Amino acid sequence: MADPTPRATTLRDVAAQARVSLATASKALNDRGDVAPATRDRVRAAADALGFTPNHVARGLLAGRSGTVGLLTSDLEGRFVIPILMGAEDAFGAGQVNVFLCDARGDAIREQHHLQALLSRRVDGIIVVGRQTDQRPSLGQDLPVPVVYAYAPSDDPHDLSLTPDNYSGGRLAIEHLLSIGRTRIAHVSGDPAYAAAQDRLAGARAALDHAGLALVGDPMFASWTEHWGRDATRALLERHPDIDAVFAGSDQIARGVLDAVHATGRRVPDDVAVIGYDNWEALATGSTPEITSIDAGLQNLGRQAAQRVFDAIDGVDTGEGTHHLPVRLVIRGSTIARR
Amino acid sequence: MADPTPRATTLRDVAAQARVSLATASKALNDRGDVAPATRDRVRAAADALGFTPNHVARGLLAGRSGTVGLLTSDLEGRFVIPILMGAEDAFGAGQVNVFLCDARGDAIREQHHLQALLSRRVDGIIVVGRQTDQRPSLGQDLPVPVVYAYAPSDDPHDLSLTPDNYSGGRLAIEHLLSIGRTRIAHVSGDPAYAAAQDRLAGARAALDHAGLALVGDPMFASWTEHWGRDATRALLERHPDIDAVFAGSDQIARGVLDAVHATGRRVPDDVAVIGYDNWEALATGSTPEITSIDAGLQNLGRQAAQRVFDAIDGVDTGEGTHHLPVRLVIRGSTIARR
DNA sequence: CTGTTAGCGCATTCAC
DNA sequence: GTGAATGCGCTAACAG
Repeated sequence: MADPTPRATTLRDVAAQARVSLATASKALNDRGDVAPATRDRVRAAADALGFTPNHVARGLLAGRSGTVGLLTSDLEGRFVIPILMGAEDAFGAGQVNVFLCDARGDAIREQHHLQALLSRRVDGIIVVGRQTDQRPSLGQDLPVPVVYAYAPSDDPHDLSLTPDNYSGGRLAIEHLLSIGRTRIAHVSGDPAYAAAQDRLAGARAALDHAGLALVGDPMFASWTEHWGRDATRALLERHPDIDAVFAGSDQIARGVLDAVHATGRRVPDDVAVIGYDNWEALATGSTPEITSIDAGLQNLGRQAAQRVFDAIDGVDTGEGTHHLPVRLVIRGSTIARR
Repeated sequence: MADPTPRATTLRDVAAQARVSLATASKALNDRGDVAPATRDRVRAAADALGFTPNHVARGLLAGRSGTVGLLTSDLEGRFVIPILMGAEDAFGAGQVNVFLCDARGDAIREQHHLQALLSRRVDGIIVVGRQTDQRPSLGQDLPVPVVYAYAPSDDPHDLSLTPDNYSGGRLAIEHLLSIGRTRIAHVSGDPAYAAAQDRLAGARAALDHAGLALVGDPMFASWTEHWGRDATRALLERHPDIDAVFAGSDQIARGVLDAVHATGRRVPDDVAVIGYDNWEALATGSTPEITSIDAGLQNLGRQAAQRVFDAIDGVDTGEGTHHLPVRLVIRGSTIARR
């Protein structure tokens, strides 16, 4: 363990060592104003010798900007939050900005507490990352810093929200199945209370409609688990043995679907094509065949959110309302056989 | 989007509104010194009315402590980092501390860059979270703040490192298999270059030794994937059809093992028991049967790391060297059949 | 070119 | 009890 508190060297120390004034030292180190090359070098040398690290906090106090951003999430565990967080960290990390991470554990009280903490730290902006694509309560309009909502949109249309386009995702999935000649398509999804489940279904139906088709049987809803995928598919194949494709509401469900289809002796994708959702690599690429899926582009979503916060901080009008970001089809062996 | 920069209200505003001096306002709000109850209430009221949020930054500048901690990770994507991060955030979040999250993306340059940023933000301490349990380069001894290494231990024995006890994990896994009467046990693991793979194997061998047994065949190493688990197990069952248990180096591998075992018509756990590692819920509880696994207690590890940083900040001697934290067996259907 | 002065927002002496 | 003064570390005006 390092020796505690050797007391960090300050600009004053550097100035003294270089035998110049505080101001000159400051200018020399920041290339501000005109400083004689000789003295500039002397100051630099002194700073190096003393291992000087400028105090960003003091600088922020003066500038009125902390150069920090708060990331307020409700569910770190959730695997949707992480890519978004990465994208944001990525966009910020490139510059002079650092990220405060706060996990409210889905608790409103805790969230309010963290919000206060972030404000007292004088963050320049806040990104709120939800765990579902359902609407979440707004933090309010009277905050002293710009706020962007990612994944879970705010319920206040005056806020700026970025969320993946689940409707298009559903459409894309079906269009892909149609494009490989499938027409008897069933849908097994997760918890029907999720906006994600409903939006994807709506997109799917629109695509089928457009082709003059309809889902085989009713869409099956329960939970976002492999077990449900298996159970649902077993029942499905009994009632509708003639289906030639299943659109699964998540990759976990798709894994279950795959299992159940295989268990009946059918082949994937030859007899039944399967498409999942989320493009969760560990799951989608672990099965045989690997699972075609819809990627919500979460890392990009995080980057975009960060960019919007940047812009807002710089006074750029970033608009309002909920923006639906594009999703992407990732084709694997469960819909198109590989050599 | 909120109105930009209404300029946060300061203590001066509150003091003016309450018609007292700055000093009195400060005391009133912090219960410091003797303030007349009447004026105290007046100040409080003014603060409320103006929506005053004390500037934690300015306070930190004065106190010489920022009340922040840096979390330096090399791989946010990795699922081992997240629980640790949660544990740390948990331990810190309870108090007055906020966490700066930095992801170096496994790049040393980037890491150095982030380290400088954290120091310039005057964090009170740093937790370094690695992505593997292999040793990683030390940040050095001459840092002005305490550093604790989590998951990946530092290569400098003078640093304090917290890492899961993989050796005990391997032992635990085998002891469990022995306890359910298995004696012909094989081992399928991941990349042999990982310390985790070697440590778990060593623990497993120790337990077998102690029982006067040995692994069936050579341990099989390649990658931490389902595909490898399947391929390895197929080969394994051909060469050693009499095995009654497989210790898989990860839950992903265990999933593959399960598949391959089932494919030969054997039943799990009746014919072959399977135990995984990591207790990755999504994977371990998605299969049939669900997978018994070793949980590394990462969230606890994160909490401990945070606690150590706390202690070190408070001047408590937190010791040095690498500490191996206990792991836990989580029993599921792949080793003991459920009704 | 360099140094002096004045704060950023706050908590802490110390007089009154 | 209260308030004026001092300073945390730094930068932005100025004056020299």
